[in-house]
Amino acid sequence: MKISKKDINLYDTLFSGQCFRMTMEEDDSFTVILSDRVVNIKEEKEYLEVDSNKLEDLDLVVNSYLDLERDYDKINKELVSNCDIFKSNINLCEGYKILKQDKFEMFITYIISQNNRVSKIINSVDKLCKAYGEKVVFREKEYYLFPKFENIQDISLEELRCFGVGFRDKYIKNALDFLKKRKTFLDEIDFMNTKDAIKELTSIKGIGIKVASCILLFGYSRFDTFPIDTWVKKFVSNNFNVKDNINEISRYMEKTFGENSGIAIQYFYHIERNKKEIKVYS
DNA sequence: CGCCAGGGACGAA
DNA sequence: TTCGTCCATGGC
Repeated sequence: MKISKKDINLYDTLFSGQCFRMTMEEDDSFTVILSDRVVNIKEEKEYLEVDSNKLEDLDLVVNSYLDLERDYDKINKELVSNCDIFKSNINLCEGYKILKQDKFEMFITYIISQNNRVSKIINSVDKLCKAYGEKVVFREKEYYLFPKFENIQDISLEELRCFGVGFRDKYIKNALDFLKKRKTFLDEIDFMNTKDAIKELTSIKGIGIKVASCILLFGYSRFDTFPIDTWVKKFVSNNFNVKDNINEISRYMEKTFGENSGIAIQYFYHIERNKKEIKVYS
């Protein structure tokens, strides 16, 4: 199936620490595991060639996942006019999109993500999926979808520990217990403003401001949330006259970028990380 | 306030 | 090869 391309950089987008279920294939295409299917995306000159084990609504699913409908040109122009740093760096960020991923998957995955770096997060998530996710065969290879809530709601601490999540095992357990009591919570967030959503999420033990922001940015496309991690801190303290402190950075982001704070901070992250050689995890 | 609590990848030595 | 560092959160 062909999808019109709209200026996306698949590598930058998929290997930027937003998602953890992607592989780069030998033909330079990318295979990603979404909530209900496995999708292969190959960048051709004029379009994206997409294929999946499940073809139903595939164009809609990929369009939503890759955030292809949004006008990133307009956003980028605003960012350049808001902040000098982008005048010389925005070209590095062209084609970078904020993925729209599954809410429940983000909820659990970003609790795990506290653990360590991307490669380790991938390992833990993979183990969880292999143990509890639905098996899917695509192009003669086996994949495992992210588990449904029903299938992991009673998972034990010991088993979580086996997945290499360290002492976050109890945070995950606690988050699952929270959902047991409020089954519609993740859908309720859709109707909350961002401030309230952060307040609710961070009231759950094991979810702090960073993880809450990631869940909202990558699971709900809330561009007015901005995960501040060590890369971002480094970038901000190197480039702006802002104290190396979460509150100071938050104030600066809101003041400077407003509704675009989330994407601005992802661009910071992207620029800072790309100073080093990029690694491919597969 | 500052430290500690898995643990496995990873960079430096 | 070995060894120190990291990662975000909550508890003390």
